[in-house]
Amino acid sequence: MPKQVDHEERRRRIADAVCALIDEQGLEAATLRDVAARAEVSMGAVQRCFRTKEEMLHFAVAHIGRQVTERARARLLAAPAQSPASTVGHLAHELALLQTRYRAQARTWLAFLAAAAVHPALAAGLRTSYAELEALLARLIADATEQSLGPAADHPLWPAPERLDAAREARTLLALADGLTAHVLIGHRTTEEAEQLLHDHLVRLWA
Amino acid sequence: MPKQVDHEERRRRIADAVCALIDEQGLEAATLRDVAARAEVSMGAVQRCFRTKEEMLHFAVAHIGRQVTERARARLLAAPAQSPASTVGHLAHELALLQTRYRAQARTWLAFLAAAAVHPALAAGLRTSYAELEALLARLIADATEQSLGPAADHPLWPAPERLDAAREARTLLALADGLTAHVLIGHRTTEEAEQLLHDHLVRLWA
DNA sequence: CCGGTTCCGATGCGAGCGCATCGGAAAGTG
DNA sequence: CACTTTCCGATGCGCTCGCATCGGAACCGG
Repeated sequence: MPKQVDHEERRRRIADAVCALIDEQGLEAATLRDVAARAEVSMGAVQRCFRTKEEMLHFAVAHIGRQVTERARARLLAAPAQSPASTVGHLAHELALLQTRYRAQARTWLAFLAAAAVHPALAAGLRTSYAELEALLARLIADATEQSLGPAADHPLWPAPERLDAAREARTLLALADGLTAHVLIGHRTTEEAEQLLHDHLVRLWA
Repeated sequence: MPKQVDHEERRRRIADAVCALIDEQGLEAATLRDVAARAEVSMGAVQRCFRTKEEMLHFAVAHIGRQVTERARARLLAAPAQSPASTVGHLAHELALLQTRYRAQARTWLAFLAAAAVHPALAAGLRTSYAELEALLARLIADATEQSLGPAADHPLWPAPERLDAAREARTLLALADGLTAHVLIGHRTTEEAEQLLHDHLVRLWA
């Protein structure tokens, strides 16, 4: 068995280069040559890792999706002490990729989002991430309402306290976060405004 | 003065071709050659109408922006009889570009949105449209709350009925609509789900 | 030490891109 | 009708793209 540079490691390295280029100059800037240069590997190496450019982009989508979902999961496990409600808040803020240090991810994500509207193969990768994030949010919201309302207690005087539909709220929250992110990226909102709007939405949610 | 084919007319024709191509195959498919073919003009004509490709795209952004905002304004003027609240609902639905016949506009819009995150010149055009739509929505929401709560009546028993911040709600609604549209386009939501979520959001807004 | 296999980086190729250029058609003027 | 001016469509150019190819380096068993 001949020498073997860890292929998976290299793939991730290339995917990072793809994302960096997309962040800086858009999707069409992610050419094989520039990606190879950015990843500091030869162009042939890129071609060996991925049979075609489309396959490379497909992997990059999954790659950035993993980064986001894993960060979300980590955030969840790291803060079990907080109230579920505030955890939802923090998570939503993180999903919205509003913080400056996630600006690059946000731009990349948006680029893939637009591309996915035309190339179904990319859409599949994005949907996977969205489904996972949504499930995470829904579970968290369900926990939060459970806790704030008490477990399945039918109050006699206030019989139908409009128990939240967790799935519905998770979907709405996710869409709102995406929309706000996009508006921030094109400069139609400041980060602060977006954060405020997201916060207000959550406040009303718990009310 | 020699012959003169209406330039403005031609520009709009070309912009339509640009949008059609973007809808079908994405932004990078809008090459000068293909645009010219689709618009059924010569390539030279395109170059004379727009000095550079970037200028063409810039015009196309403004073009589609005008289409959306004008449709919104028309919707407003055509239905002054309805309650402002339901007008907001209809308008939001239309802004979300959820209906099948606006799918093409939605895809084009999303493509420009992603491009604008990288090319500031395009972002300016989008921001103009967003600002207008947002103002429209805000005014409408203000009217609706005015009507439902009565004009500036401070009720003695229910002193602070949480009068809506129209600007805030307009911003949230716009972002939500955009996010939902994107999710529908990549197949993460069905049109029906998105409509339902939008509807639910509005219901809670008026409550 | 060596032949064979496996992997690698560089180069070549055809296609398509945006843009510049050019010859000729159309319209106005004496 | 001849000349000038204005506009138009077609072609050419330089470049970059994704992908295929190839000679050589690295590593193995014997």
